[in-house]
Amino acid sequence: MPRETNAAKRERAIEVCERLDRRYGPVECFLDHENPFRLVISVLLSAQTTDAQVNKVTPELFRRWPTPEAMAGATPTEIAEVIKSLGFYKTKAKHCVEAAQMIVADFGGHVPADMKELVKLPGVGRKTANIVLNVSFGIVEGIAVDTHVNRIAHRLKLSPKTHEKEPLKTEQDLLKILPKEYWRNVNHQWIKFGREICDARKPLCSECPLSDICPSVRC
DNA sequence: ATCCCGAGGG
DNA sequence: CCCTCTGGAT
Repeated sequence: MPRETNAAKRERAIEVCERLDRRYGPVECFLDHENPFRLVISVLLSAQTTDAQVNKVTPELFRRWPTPEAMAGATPTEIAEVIKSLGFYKTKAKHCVEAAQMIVADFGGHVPADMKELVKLPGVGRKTANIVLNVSFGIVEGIAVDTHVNRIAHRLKLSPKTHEKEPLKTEQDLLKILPKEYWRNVNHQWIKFGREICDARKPLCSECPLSDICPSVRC
């Protein structure tokens, strides 16, 4: 089998984006994004859990600590009690407090609209920063590659198998083959597709609108 | 058993 | 690359 050309990959990637865009249209953020601070905290909490689980705890979390200033004064222990139903709750509780403290101390109480500064916040990596930049500030300089986007990119063979466990490299692969106009919608539309059709354990290939162009289809 | 809108440290 | 952190849903 000759290796596929980048042009062929690009063509498939664009087709994926256009079909999913027609299917889902504009998709709103599933997490609390009332303001940038709440979005940072919500996305930080969403690691290895579902957005539904996050949405269960954030009302109480933001009722008790509504602002960076308030959360900067909380202890990790009291945050942990509120978010205990989420995975990694001890680490996340610490990150909430430390990120809030850094927002207050280093950024004047405002979440920075800048990739380099966002990833300085404890618990915030490129994936979270991409979401915040996109949703809160309308800045698109990357694609948030979470477990869904990663899985779909690899099933469609838009990223080499060697990058399957390295979402940062998967992101670079997608940025290379996809024209920038498509970046904005990838995360939310692909997540929706991933939950509805391209499920990790039981993909519904027989109902999939991409089955004719998917190298991994198993009808 | 496996996955869920990951990040940090080695 | 690896591992750890972690509970809930399926």
